[in-house]
Amino acid sequence: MDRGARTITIIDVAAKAGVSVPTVSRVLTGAARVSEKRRRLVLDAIEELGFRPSAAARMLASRRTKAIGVLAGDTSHYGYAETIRGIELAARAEGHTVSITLIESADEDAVERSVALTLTQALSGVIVLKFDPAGEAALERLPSDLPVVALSGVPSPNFPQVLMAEEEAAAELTTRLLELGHRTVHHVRIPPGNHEDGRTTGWRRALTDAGAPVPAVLDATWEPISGVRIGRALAATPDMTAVLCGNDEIAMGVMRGLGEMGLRVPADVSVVGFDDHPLAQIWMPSLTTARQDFADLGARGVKLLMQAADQTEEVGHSVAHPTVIWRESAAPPRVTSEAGE
Amino acid sequence: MDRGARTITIIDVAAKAGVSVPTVSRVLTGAARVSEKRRRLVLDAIEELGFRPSAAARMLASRRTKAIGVLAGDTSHYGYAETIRGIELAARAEGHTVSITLIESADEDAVERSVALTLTQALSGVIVLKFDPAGEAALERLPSDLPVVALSGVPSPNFPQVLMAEEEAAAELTTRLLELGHRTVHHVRIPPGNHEDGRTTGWRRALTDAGAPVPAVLDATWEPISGVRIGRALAATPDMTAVLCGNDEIAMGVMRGLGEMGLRVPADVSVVGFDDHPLAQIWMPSLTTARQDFADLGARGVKLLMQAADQTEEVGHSVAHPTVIWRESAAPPRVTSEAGE
DNA sequence: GTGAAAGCGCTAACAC
DNA sequence: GTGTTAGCGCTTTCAC
Repeated sequence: MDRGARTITIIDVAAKAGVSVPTVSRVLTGAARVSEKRRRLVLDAIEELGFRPSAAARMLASRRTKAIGVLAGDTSHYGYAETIRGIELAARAEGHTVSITLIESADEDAVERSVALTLTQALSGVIVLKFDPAGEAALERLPSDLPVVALSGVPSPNFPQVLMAEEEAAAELTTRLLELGHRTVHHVRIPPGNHEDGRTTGWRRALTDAGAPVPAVLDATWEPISGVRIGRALAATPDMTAVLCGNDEIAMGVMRGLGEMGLRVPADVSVVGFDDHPLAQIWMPSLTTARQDFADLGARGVKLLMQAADQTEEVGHSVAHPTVIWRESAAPPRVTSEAGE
Repeated sequence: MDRGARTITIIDVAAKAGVSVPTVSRVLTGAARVSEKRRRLVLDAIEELGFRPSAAARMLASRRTKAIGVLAGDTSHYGYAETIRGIELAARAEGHTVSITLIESADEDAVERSVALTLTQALSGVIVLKFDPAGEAALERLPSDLPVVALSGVPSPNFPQVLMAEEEAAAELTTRLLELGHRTVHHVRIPPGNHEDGRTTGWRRALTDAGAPVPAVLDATWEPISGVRIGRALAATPDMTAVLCGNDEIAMGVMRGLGEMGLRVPADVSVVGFDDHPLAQIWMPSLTTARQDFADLGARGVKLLMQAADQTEEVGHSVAHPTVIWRESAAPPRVTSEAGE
């Protein structure tokens, strides 16, 4: 791109300003005081020359980096995108840039390729969105000499992490549904990783604690359309009056599936989701859900990463708590069941 | 982070493999052939030492970079996130990393800060999501010696760009609504930039061409909730039977607003959106819209940027065409209007 | 093919 | 405060 037009370097600036190279460096970094007179001279020279310091040279000489990497199994769906936004916001506030690598699947090759690409960069650390199997796999392949933080709904013993307390929120949602008079609550699960997700665990625990029957878990994909199929199937299930879905998008799919079979929400069936997707309150009926502050999650991740990168000390964990939001999609069952207290 | 534990360099690898430093470099870059024997030696040494070459040193010495920057006024909403995903996918296929900077507003300071941060990095080029005023402002602040590509619905004369042909799609949507028998079509617009967006232009043109009255444009924000308010207001508008919304999320908001006032879609009012949001086909009723392939948009942007960075030649433009998808939310008006042809 | 020598554009000691 | 001297860890000539 600069055929002929040689790049402007710090040497050119020093020459133009009539000072030494380190002096220019000093006004650039602010590492040492420079007399106001020379400072102006340097600034003017930079301005006139349109000089931009070489990031590569700065990193090499200073051995410091201001970039954080993000590894994620998805970047476009709501929770992921919003988490990444939170990371970017917090990182930028610290003067760090954010470099994103998508992991296309949990397949060994795919994970390896994405991790390898991430590692080609000069990074001060990496945040892994451990929301899915791809993220889990990536976390294990990262070298141990690099600061790493995991963002996850499931504990990761070996890494600093921000834990999303999904289990308790799922339990709360389930319990309140039971208290409303539902005999049990069905669960449509998002794709699981190596461990059962907190949403499923919390749901099962709440059911068991209440002595309610535990229906078989139904598996959705990340695509809302998978919820539609499941909703249609659920409509044919006897005694089905309440459904807890792994996320709001699946819940919307399930509602559509139920609707296609002539069932109404919440009159015939209560449906609750998870995350508080921006469209959850717009949906008709508006969706009862457990709000997750993904942007905050990302910001916490950055904070943890900065700690991990700065100090030699052990880095703490951080826990984010979802908030249950009650909306139109959940109500008492229409027909009072014979099993009262 | 390496207190005491000195970083492993190419010198260590060369020593361990019993070859010279340039030879290690050659197997790293593949720039020149190395005998199979030494090649193995080097690879083994790299493996055993866990050596990762310094990105900073490589960039500095080679004067080449494999990173592209993305500047966007939003990163979390569907069209943006999906475009960024497309950029990442295409960039990764070329061995490039992707660094994202959010521009929080079109405010001069905010734009300046984001652009400046982007420019601190060693980038081979920048892709600007020129979907909004923030993106437009950023585009103008980028230095001219850096390869830049704009992704936009409005032509940017001075930059290589991928143009989204929104105008024709909006016109098609509007025309088909008129053909269905609607007397006119109302328009709820997404936040405009310096120029009128193609969606609004296409809508107006179609109306004018058909001799239909042109109602006042209604302004939404990017938040779907703003559509709800507008939907409620529209419900009180006489003779209102069709609405074209600037995007699907606004359309969903408008549908909710109409619904709250007792109007049904499409029986009382037809509502169409733009983009084909993943939930558009799940919504009840499913949403008629103009599908935009944002991932492809991002991929095209990368392709253009590679051209701009590689060659001294003039870089071509690229045009992406939305596809109209007819779904349940649009239908003929219930009451045949008195004004026929 | 392979090694020696010379930088890439900065920052970090170190004197003054 | 400011300049001088050394690198940072690689890639790139250039000989051989």
